[in-house]
Amino acid sequence: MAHRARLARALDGTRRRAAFERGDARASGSVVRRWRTGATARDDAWGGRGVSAEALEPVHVRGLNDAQRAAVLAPVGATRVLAGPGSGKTHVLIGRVAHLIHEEKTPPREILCITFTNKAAKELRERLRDKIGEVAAKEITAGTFHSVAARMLRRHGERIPGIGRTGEFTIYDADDSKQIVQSVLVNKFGESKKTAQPGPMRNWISTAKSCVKHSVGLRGSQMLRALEDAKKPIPPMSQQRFVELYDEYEDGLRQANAFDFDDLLSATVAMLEMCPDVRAYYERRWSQVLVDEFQDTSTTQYELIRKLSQPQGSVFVVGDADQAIYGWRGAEVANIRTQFDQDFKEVQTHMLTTNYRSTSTIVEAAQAVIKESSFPSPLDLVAHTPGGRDVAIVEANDDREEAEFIALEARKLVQDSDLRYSDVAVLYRTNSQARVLEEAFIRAGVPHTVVGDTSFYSRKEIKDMIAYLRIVSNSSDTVSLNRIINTPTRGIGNSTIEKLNAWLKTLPKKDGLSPSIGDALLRGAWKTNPGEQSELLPSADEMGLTARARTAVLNFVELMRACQQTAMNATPGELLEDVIKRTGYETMVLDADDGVDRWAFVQELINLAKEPPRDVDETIQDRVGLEALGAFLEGVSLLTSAETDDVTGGDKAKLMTMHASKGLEFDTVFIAGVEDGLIPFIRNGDSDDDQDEEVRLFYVGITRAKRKLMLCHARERRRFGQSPQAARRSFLLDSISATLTGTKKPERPVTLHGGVSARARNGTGMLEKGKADWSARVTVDLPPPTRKREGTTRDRIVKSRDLIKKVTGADAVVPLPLRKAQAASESSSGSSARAKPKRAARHVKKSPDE
DNA sequence: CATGTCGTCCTTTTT
DNA sequence: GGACGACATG
Ligand SMILES: Nc1ncnc2c1ncn2[C@@H]1O[C@H](COP(=O)(O)OP(=O)(O)OP(=O)(O)O)[C@@H](O)[C@H]1O
Repeated sequence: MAHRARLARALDGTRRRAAFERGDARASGSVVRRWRTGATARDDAWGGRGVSAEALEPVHVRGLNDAQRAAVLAPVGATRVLAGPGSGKTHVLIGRVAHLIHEEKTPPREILCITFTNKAAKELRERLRDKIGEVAAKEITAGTFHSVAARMLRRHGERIPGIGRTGEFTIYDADDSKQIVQSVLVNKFGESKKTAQPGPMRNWISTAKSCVKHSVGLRGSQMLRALEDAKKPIPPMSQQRFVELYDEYEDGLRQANAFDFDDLLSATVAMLEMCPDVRAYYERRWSQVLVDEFQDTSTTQYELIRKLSQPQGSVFVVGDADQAIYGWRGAEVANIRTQFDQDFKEVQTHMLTTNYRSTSTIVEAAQAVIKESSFPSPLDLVAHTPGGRDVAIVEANDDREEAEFIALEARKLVQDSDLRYSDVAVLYRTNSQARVLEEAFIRAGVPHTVVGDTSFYSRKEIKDMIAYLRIVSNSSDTVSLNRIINTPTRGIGNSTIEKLNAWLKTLPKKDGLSPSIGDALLRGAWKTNPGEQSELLPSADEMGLTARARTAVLNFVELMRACQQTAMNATPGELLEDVIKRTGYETMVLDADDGVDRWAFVQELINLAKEPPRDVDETIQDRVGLEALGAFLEGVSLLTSAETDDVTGGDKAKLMTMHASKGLEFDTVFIAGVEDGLIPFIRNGDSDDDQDEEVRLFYVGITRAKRKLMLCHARERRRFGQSPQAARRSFLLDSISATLTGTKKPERPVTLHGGVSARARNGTGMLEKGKADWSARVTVDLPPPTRKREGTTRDRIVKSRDLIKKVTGADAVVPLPLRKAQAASESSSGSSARAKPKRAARHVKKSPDE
């Protein structure tokens, strides 16, 4: 398999090289000249080396060009590789690891490789297998910043002075954090539930945490200052609130034995700083550190790398400032531009400028876009492959027709060529665009998956199940406990919960904090004299409850205790089944409106939780018990959007945001919604920096395409079920057509009829070689827009249910629509992704630890 | 205490 | 058009 892939690649390379040497470009003269000039200057590797010389080369530099080779072979120390899109940084990273192992004799287990997604880590490991062998590939540590940090914290985090967390800590995502913020605003500051705005506050907290080296021990006022220093100030009227909130928020997390996402990094940095023995351990543990996508590292992440690379300062970072697209969540382009140079000794910089991925036409289009940013990097990208008419700009009447066009075009493309569906990607700016697109793909019967669709894990029933597991693993987890203490309903209503909270405040404090509700109920934190008090709960009087309420609470406590017992030697999946059995959750779900479908999602989770952790790396992970449970939960928490890719495999077109497309490549790429205000995205408070980032994002999107690129826009677009709004094509398209029409055919609008009527229902085929036009207008006949019906979906279903009851006299089960699942099963294609609940992504592979 | 219905908010990108 | 809170009813 791997052999065949390599062979194919080699053949492909040969073909391209031959084409290059013959100069038989399909492109017109100026493009070829440009391409040849660049290529001859930079690609001596191909021309200068004979086959025999190549064959003698060590495996880790075979097939690399001079610049790539130089980077791979760079002396151990601080190395920075500035790599344009498609310039082969993945190859370089892999080559570097192999080089370190083979030539520098670095033990594999001393190598730490930070990737942007856990999926990328897994792929890296797989590709390394060929070069350094199965065992060595397993011994390398590879994962995201967050995964690696979480692993470090689980092992050694307890040692951080005053951290107040145990190794069983829960990882809070943005939603969980928002719950904490909300409860502080409402319960501590007396804001009304309606007016409280936990969202912005949580964002500021997150931004603040990622712009300091670490936040452990810092107070709200210091975080406020950090935001100002980082030139990311928050509105004056919110500052006071922020300062108060921050400290309470931190207390809330500590009380719940939880870290938020930013804490994972922050606490790890603090750990290395404050615990010399831990630092010494990790300095020895990893002697070589490699970081992919370095342009998107935050201050905290940078600091983590700095500390881990001590004492040798052996770091290999790869990135491209032009592809920096995560400034909004604290990434600092300066890290790759200037900071690295300043902080590390004798930095060697290598530049990779030959783009092997895309045709010259696509590269030109990309360059036309990036030159619109204020600080394009000095990299002058040169395409290795000559291009033809590979880029098209297509205007549709509205977003539905745009989607229909893309779906039909994709289908025709695959039918008429040897491309597979998985060679096609549709990129967009916002997740909300996915819906129309997916509907069109379903109608057209085109198999597809929406990458980065986290809806499975945001389903109520899935969150509930996860909450139960989290409490078993970490009973202090307040957010989870509040979520399920009365789900399914068990007689613990709001007033009881309020009374319980009041009771908590009367209990003895620990480290200045009252016990969390879980500590009190499940870990006996109310006991003044644990040895002599064997009851599960104090008397109703002491708790301030009625006898009846106390009984309800006691039942819950006994339930959770029993689950904790089960957990000791059950897989997470078996534990879930036990939870369901004891809680009656199945009945609850099945009784609900769309019960059958929802129950299927729960089943899916159980299956996921039963799977043994794959790629057990060097850590032998028990399949049962609390450690396995913790591993499962951590995997779920640290899922990246890339991992939500459909793991059932199969040949499917990919729909995703441009953000999610980073680092990927596809033969044919559609970008949907290239309109002013959407790409680049504009919101009212945007700075020039924000706009620059939008330009770079489009650049990233464009450079995903290998052979064909279609930039689509609509004349009007519907936003949130509002009435359609007029849309204009993005000015970035003007830059592209200005560049491309210089050497190509002038713009000439063409109206194409796709159509969904029985005969005409097909794509235009305009992507086939030579037919792509620079600019075209399409009209697609659509099925009548979903019939105007009375009332909301829910109303209609309720009505139909009543009707059935009247006629048949029986209760009818008419499931409420599960948007995606049902849409898929309704489509007759059967080839589409989700006739049954979407197969959720597997949990993350564990990276090796000690 | 549980459940159903109505109104109001938000909607960029994600580890 | 969906998620969640407020409010009314059993
Ligand atoms: N020396 C080479 N010769 C031929 N093809 C190459 C060479 N180096 C890389 N490639 C090909 O170029 C394509 C892009 O490589 P890769 O995915 O590593 O790009 P990248 O630098 O990570 O790009 P990006 O920054 O856009 O993610 C791949 O298909 C790869 O096989």
